[in-house]
Amino acid sequence: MRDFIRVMKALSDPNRVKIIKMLQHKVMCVCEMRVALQIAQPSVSKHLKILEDAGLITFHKDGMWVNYQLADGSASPYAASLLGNLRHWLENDSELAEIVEQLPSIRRENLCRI
Amino acid sequence: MRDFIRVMKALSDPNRVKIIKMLQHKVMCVCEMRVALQIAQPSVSKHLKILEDAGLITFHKDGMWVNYQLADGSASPYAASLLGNLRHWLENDSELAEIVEQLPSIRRENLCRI
DNA sequence: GCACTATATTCCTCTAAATGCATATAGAAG
DNA sequence: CTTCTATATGCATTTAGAGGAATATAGTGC
Repeated sequence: MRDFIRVMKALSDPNRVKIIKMLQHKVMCVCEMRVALQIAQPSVSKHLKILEDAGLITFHKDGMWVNYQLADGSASPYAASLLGNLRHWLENDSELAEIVEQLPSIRRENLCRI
Repeated sequence: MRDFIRVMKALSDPNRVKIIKMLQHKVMCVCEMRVALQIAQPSVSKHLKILEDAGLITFHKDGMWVNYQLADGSASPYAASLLGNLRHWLENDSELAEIVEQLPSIRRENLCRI
């Protein structure tokens, strides 16, 4: 029950859903997400922690960057199922489409300098 | 997005998940759920409203009783998918099993008199 | 009409979660 | 070691959600 609730809560926030949908398109670091979501960097880090605790995403450190990506679902069957559904769910959401559209132009080399 | 978030929030509370799992076994009225969940009647009503707004349950009035049941999913594809998964998810949860076990003995004719 | 019962709503309190700001950590480069 | 940068953590404030008590509504039966 706890695990299930944890996944549901993780997906109960618009910004976290946006993160999931963005990660469907590319691996991203914190400062890239910060620009895409237009929120403060600590807020991004906290959202990422919640998603990670739920088994929805994983990260790999690369120098001073931390690359976040979608989890493979092995950590939680609930996360696995929702990640699968979110591949096609919300594909017609205009706000999400707008964010995804600008993803190619958001690159860490250009923007990182908090 | 709003609809999706609404379903996720609705399923982010243990008592609401319990309600869904109970309704998998039988149609229930508010006072039966109140006894099964051991919470106050107004709390049950509020949880039911949240579940209904998310498209997870429906109700039919029968005299002074209101019978709640699982929705068929036509109101929301997200609700439909989650309701499907929740048929087998959490089947091994001990707390839920305990509640389900006592369901047959919780009948409105015996207990309703708030 | 009145009395009674099941459910819904309102109001209040309390806890949990989100946000912003400041600070700490960790790695890179000199 | 010092300095810079990317990320994480802590703390304080605000906001959202859950729970209970009292009250309102709706249906039943007299």
